[in-house]
Amino acid sequence: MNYNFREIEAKWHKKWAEEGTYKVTEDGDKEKFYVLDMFPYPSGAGLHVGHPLGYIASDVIARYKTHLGYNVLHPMGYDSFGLPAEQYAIQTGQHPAITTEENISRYRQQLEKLGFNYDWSREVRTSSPEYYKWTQWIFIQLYNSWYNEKTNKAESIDALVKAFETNGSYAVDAAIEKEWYKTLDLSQFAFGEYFAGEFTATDWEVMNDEQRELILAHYRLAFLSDTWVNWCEELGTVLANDEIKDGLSERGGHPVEQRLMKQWSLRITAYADRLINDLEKLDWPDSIKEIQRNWIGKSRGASVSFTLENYNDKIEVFTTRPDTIFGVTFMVLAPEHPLVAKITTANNKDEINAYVKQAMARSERDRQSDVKTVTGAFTGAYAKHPFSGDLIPVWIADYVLAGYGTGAIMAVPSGDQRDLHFAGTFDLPVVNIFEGIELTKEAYSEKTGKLQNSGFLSGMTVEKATEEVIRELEAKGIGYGKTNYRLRDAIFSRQRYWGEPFPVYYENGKPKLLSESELPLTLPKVDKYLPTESGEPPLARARREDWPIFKGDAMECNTMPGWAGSSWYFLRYMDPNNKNALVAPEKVDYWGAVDLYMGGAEHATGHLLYSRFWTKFLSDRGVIPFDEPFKKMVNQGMILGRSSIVYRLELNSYMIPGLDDDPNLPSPKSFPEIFVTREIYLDWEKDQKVNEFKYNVEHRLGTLLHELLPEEFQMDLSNTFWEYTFSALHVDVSIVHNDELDIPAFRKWRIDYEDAVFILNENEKYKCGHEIEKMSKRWFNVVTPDSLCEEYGADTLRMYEMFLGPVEQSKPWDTQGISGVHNFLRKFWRLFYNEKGEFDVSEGQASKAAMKTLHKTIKKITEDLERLSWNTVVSACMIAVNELITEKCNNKKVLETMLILVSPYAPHFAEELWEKLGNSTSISKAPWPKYDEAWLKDSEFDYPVSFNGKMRFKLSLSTELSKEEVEKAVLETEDAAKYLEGKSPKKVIVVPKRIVNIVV
RNA sequence: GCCCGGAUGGUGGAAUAGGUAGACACGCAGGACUUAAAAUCCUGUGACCAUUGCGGUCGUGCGGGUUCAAUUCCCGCUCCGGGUACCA
Repeated sequence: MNYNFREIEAKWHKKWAEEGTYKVTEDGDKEKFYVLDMFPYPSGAGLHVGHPLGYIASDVIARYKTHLGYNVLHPMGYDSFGLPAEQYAIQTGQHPAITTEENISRYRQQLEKLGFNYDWSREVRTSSPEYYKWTQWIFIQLYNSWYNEKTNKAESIDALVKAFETNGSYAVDAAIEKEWYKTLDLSQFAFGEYFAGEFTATDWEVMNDEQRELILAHYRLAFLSDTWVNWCEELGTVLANDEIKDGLSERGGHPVEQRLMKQWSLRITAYADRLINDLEKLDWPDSIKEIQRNWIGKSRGASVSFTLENYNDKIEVFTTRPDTIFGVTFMVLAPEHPLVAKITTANNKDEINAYVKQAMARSERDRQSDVKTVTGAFTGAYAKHPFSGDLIPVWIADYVLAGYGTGAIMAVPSGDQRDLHFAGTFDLPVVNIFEGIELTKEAYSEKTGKLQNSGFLSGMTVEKATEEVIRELEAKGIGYGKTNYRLRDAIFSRQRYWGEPFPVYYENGKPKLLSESELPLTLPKVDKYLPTESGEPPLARARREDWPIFKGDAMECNTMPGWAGSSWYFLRYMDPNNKNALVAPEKVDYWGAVDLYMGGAEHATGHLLYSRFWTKFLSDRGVIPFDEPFKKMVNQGMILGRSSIVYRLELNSYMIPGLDDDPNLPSPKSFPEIFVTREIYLDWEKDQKVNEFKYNVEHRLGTLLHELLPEEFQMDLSNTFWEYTFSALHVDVSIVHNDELDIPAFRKWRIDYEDAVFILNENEKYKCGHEIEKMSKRWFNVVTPDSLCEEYGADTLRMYEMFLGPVEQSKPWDTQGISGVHNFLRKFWRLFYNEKGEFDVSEGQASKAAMKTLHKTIKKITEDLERLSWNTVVSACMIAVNELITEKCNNKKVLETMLILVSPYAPHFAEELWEKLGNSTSISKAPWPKYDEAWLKDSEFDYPVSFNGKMRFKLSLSTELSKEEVEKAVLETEDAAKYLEGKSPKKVIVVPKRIVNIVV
């Protein structure tokens, strides 16, 4: 009987579902193992063969761990809020929930075909109200929390209120904007304009609730503020920094500009330090850790205040090189800096205004692409150097970013290339503060050497001077040591429809939160999924009665970003249907953090950072018992498409001597499309074998002309002159087999190709070229798992994807190669059958050779799975089967054990034969075999014998021999004598059971 | 520019502790079976030289080094991929 994969796979899908084979429950007797796949967004395009790569790898590990006796949680669900469904809704008016539902069911079907051991009863989707109820709940917790710098934890707002009641703000050390009180409307408060952020318990006591709330709002981890945001006009929404690439939106590539808008933000910056430090405990790829480190961008330095001449205001700057302070010869403010308007002198007003206007008009992208040109303008104001007292001019320039540090810098042209460049352009002075360094065009930014021209810092090293100057700044009260982060607070509002509504309403313009019992706040009905005429988000279209709950004067009309739901989904899988809690404590205690996370590296600065942030927050607030979500992570590489190319001949003109001017000659445009085989194209491209290819082509063109030309022109065509080139076009890979074009299918593919003419190779075949590029509809190179399951079966596909190479590497897809794996399964299958096609296995003891093969394979596969080397396991299986065929082994015990070994890769195949062997329980529950060293012991070892490191011959010797005995045995051979050529060896190295090397 | 990865036959890749480079597959070539094709099976397949046989030389991006021995360790480059980019 043949290996009928279609029947087998359908049978087991049904059986597994009916019997609930992969259902998991919390089982305290077993050790848990949590394997997680990166949350897919169910796109309309469905899956191509690249998508399941990580899912297969994790499924193999999940199954392997189950065999080892672990209780394995391996769930799947969907990140189902998002832009594409909404864009589709805008175009068609169809509710995004409908599209989403369709896409999910398509995904589910595709995934089910592959035979994953997901516990589907735990499936979650972020867009279902039962799920986003808890996303909203987490938002409420964030809103009701502040970050205590003393305990280095998020704590409840109630605790903060208690602290204020006892000691006012004095004993509180919170993560909060440095000058938060400046944005406070002080007219509402009793303490008047002297208020500098600190208040007493009495102050607090006399405040009314509204006043208190105004203050508390600045402490909350979820807060409303006017922020410079990345506004994308085309998408009608703001974008987070990680949603922008090269100044354009990641989705769609639309331009992005800076805008000041009132937005909900999350205080991720409070966690910056922990997010960096805890990377050390994670077993993640170094590259991802490095990307996160750079993204958070921790830098140490000092904050320094410069007093302004003639104004009370100060300019505060952040610098990583406070030691270079004596090199400051000017200061630069960002054009958006609040002091610019105030300090600009009358004489400079016009120039400054013009510059600010121009800088604001430039998009982020323009600014970036034009780094070389230095622009700026002088404000006319001067600051005072804190040590020398010298007056230093204050400039504005757009190379200083409003959003980083304080939006102002102290410029040290001798130590910073940009500052030197600026000084050069505007003819500003340069003081060389580095001993023994020649300043020419390059600033000196190394941290070695000694300082000069630096007052009390002269003669010191960078390290010493940094220490000294910070001490001095702190003593004078004009600065302090400071750590700065590149990471910004996370903007949490999106002007979209298809996302989680905020559990927020407004009363007198002040935000109020719904109570937990009112959750979930579901999405209201709207007439269109577009912004309103006045530019408000789509939710503003909902009328009062469209909202399930309407409170206050207005509901919040923004929705949460895509990463809200995906930041905590791994928790919900533990307890997907819990109505009373995000996850029950006993369940989260049992399952704990994810042990193995498979996913792409593209989420390094988005999802992976936000998940870590939320996990830390939930841990701080006692909701979960761990503070890192994913202990170990493996990034799967991309599977690239292998596009097929056909070569079209572009006939520009031709000329028949004597007839060339006749207007009745058919023009090249009336010719059918002409395609040449790859060989001819390559000849043309390389300009080789010119004659041969020319003959091929022009002979063919001549024939064509014969067919097309009216009788009266049928004269001597042999002297026709042709002018042509070729163009390479993509062709659908489904009509190309083994690089050979299926011509009838090609003619049907496009209407214009119906009458196409083909110039073939010497074997009368049309060979296509190929190109490795991203798998995409656009290149007609998409290969779907569905078509491969149909042709070869899921088990073959699973094994082949693993066989391609290390999962973390990107590699091209080659459908050809799949036959090797398919063949392997068929050979394996045949081991269970005799020549007559009857199922036939033998009982009793297997041969020594078969036992050796088996135990060697158990050892190899176990070790490879432990080090997550998925691809080499497949090779090991192939080697084993090849050996068992040679050994003519049909021993039941051996084959049964072999089935367990392949079952993580080919579960349907293994189940079927396992059942045929008489087992009644699923193979997925069978214990993993252990290898027995006794079968692996060799009495002989085939020593490779090298002379000067070059292997010359092999010699089989007993493994019992000592080094000396091996040496003696080798030197006694005729072969050795031959290579020694009568000389005596200088040295003989013997590594037992490895190698013999003779130095001559 | 800066940071991080990578480079092995025609192709995907293997070599886990410095110890036989190219396992296992694909592809290709030849053969068997067949009226024929498909399927299957067998043989060969890094390059070059030799070929009647034995065999020999080179070879893991390039150049050097350490070592009895280097795809593996060290130094200096080249190219490719990813991240980031006026971050003070």
